[in-house]
Parts: sequence; C-alpha cells; structure tokens
Amino acid sequence: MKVPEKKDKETNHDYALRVIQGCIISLDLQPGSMISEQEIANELKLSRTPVHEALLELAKTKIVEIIPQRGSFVSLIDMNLVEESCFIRANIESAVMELVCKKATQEDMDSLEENLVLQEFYFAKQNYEKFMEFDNAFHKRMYQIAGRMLCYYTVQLMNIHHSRFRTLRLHISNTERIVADHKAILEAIRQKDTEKTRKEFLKHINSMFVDEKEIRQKYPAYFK
Amino acid sequence: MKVPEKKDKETNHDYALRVIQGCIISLDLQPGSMISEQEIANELKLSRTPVHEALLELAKTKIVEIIPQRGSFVSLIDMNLVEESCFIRANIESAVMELVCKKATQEDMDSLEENLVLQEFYFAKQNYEKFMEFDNAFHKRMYQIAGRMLCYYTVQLMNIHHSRFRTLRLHISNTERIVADHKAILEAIRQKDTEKTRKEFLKHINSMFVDEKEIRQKYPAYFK
DNA sequence: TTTTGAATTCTTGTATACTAGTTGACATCT
DNA sequence: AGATGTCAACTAGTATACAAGAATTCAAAA
Repeated sequence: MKVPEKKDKETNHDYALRVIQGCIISLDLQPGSMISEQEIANELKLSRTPVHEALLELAKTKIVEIIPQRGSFVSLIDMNLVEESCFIRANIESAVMELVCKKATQEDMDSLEENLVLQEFYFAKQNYEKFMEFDNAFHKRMYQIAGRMLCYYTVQLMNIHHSRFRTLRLHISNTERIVADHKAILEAIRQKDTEKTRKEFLKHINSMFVDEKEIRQKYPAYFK
Repeated sequence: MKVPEKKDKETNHDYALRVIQGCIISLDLQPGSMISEQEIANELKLSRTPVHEALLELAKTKIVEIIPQRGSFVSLIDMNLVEESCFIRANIESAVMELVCKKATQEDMDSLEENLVLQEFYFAKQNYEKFMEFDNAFHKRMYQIAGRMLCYYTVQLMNIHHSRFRTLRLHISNTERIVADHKAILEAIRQKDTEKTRKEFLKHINSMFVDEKEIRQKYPAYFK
C-alpha cells in the first residue's frame, strides 16, 4: 500500500480514510482483497481505532464490506453501484449546472475558462495527474458557483464507485474525448443554453460505459 | 432523551446512531444543544466508543458539529442545508420516478395503491405515526421498483435536515395536503405521464417551504 | 481414509485508560 | 477594581486490552 505523508492538523482518522480511499480508487488495494485493520494500523503507524472508524465510514458507501469477526474486504466492482453513482452525479450535477447558467457572473465564467486552458495545457504535456486535478476542480467550481456544496459532498461520497471504475478504464482506453467534452460543456454554458448544457454533460458522464465489456473481460476477478 | 430498546443483532454502534438520529429529528435533542459522548453512553448503557463512532457519522452529514476537545453539538437548522437536502431528493427522486414510469409492472402499481389506501385510512384515524410510516414506505417503494437503492440510501443520508424541519413544521401546520399530493402523484404514474409525475412530485416537495417565515419567528433560537 | 473435535489464531466489536487541549472559576498580583 | 496566572473539570482523539465469534489446523477416533 502506498502511504503518503500525514498532513498537519489532519486527525489520524481522516488520514487513514484518505489513504485507504486513495488506494481503493487507484486499485492499489484490489477489489475483493482483504484489509486487516491491524495491518493498516501498522503500516500507517496508528492504533486500530482511527483505522476502524475509517473502514466503518467506507462501509457506509458500500465500497468496503465489513463482516464482523471475519474481516473487512474491498468490495468487488458492482456495475449496478457504478451506474447508480453516475445516476446520482448526473442528476445532481446537471441540476447544479442549470443553476450555474442562471447564476454565473462574468468572473465565474472567467475562472472556468482559466481552468480549461490549464486542462488543455497539462493534457498536451501528458501530465495526467495535473490534468485530473484540474478536471476535478472544474466540476467542483460549478457547485461553488451554484452554492450547493452539500450536493458536492454527497455526490463525492458515492462517486468513489465511479472513480475506481474510471481508473480501471484508463488502463485500456484513450482519454482524448474528455477535454473535448469539457469544451462543449463550457460553450453551452456560455450560450446560457440550459438544455444543451444538460445534454452535453449527460453525454460526458455516460461515455463512461462504452468500454465496459472490454474491461470486464480483461479483469474478470475484479467484478461481482 | 427518549431511549428505545436495543434490537437484536444490532451493533451498539448502530443502536447509538439510531437513537441519536431519532432524537435529533424529533427535536427531543434541541438544535444548538450540546451532546456529551459520555452522557449518552451512560444513558444507553454503552461505552463511549460506539457513541463516538455514531457522532462521527452524524457529523459527516453536518447535522452534528464536533469541536475537538470542546464538545459535540446538534447543528442549528441551516435553511441552506434544508434546501440542499430537498434539492438532492427532488432531483434524484424525480429521476427515479421517471424510471418507475418505464419499469413499473401491474403488480408494482397495485402495491403502491395498497399503500395509499392504508395512508388514507391512518390519516383519517389521525394515527400520524402509522401514516408517516406508510408515507416513507411509499417513497421507498419507488426506489425499489426502479432498482436504485443506493440512491435511496444517499437521499436518506442528507434528508435528515429536511426531516427535522418537517417535524418543526408539523408543530404549527396542517397536513391535509399531503395525502392529496400523493394521490396526484400516483394518478400521474398511472397515466405513465413522466412530466406530470415530475411536476406533481416537485410541487409536493417544495410545499415544505411555504411556512418557513412563520416557523422561524416562532423558534428563532433553533435557526442559524 | 474420512470425520470429528479441540486448540490455536485470526478477525472485528467494545470497554477502558490515557493524552492533549479548552474552558471557566478563583486566587493572586498590580 | 482589574488584569493575570493557575488549577480543576470538562471535552474529543487515540492507544490498548479484552471479548466474542469465525476459520484453520491438526490430531485423534471411527
């Protein structure tokens, strides 16, 4: 397991959560594998308590399954849950974008455009980590503009299913479409075209499923 | 604090969560009041650990605020969060209802109708507890029919803000509209009219806010 | 050889003890 | 009187110890 540094002012509980969640998304912790509280506690140099709390939290989103007195396991990829997490995001985020169309100031639009420039830059440089960072910031910015941060948090909570599947997808697929999608979304917002914005966004989200079969065949052990 | 019996097979953690959450929604624990882990642990005859875990979980939904080394507090009612929780529910649940329109079998429709009959029955008998129970079951049934239980769980998670406000609202308002609303929704589904279903449902959800000012004036100390 | 059963060693759940930080009261000093 | 410092009594965060149940191992019995 990759163990990043603990941040200042971060509680051990939050630290454990951040590390475990990151490893699940990166597939560093494989779907189906067992995760022992004690083992993780040792690796992170913590006691079991904060690790136990972190696992409880992850179990709530069904990304981890805790079987009492037996063990805790990284859940196998359940395409129903991946779909549901997308469904949640698509419906919330497209509604948020409607609000953005209504509320966004010129300043807001500029900040989004600035982000897009950087996305293109890092994508061209093939710095995908930075690219993803700005990709995420792009979406988050929408929620901030709409004043719907509880929605953002809620979507993030379940989006881990989607994120993990996306990681697996990146192992075999190309990513050129992504920036083009974002451009189309921004253009629709610029035109204050609510319907077009929604449509482009849904297209963006649903493009996730085109490679499903191919991925399942390559990694059958990861799926439920 | 009202302390119900612990159920069989329920972990102490789940027990504590259920009790605390119930007391917050029923306003038995007042907004702004402090909740000591030790005190609750004593009342429930548990150790601090499961209570602590329960509070952590509630803090994630922002219904409880934990200030380290100072105390835990029931959050004041934040109308922005109430609104956001409604926004989440409205957008998810109306999308779920679209699915229900597409998927529902005759059997599904019958089960909904059966529920409605019981709603009317208990409403007429003024047994509001039973009524609420069937009200909740009515909505849950939709998610089951649509095969979107992760959505149900997600909505429930944040809906506590809404639920608490609704409790406060019941203190001063009438509830006659509710059954009528449900009838209108079922009728729209029966007609397989997606748009009408969505519209009726949104009307139902948004009726929550008509009495806001009156409530704020009556209980100013409960609000942020 | 197969089956049974006890001992061992895992696991998570929970109680308890300790740590560190905040608050408020009260005595002390200016 | 007012400011300051100290101490006692809280808090949540975390480490540790123990409890209880599940799985595995291995030896003994059929």
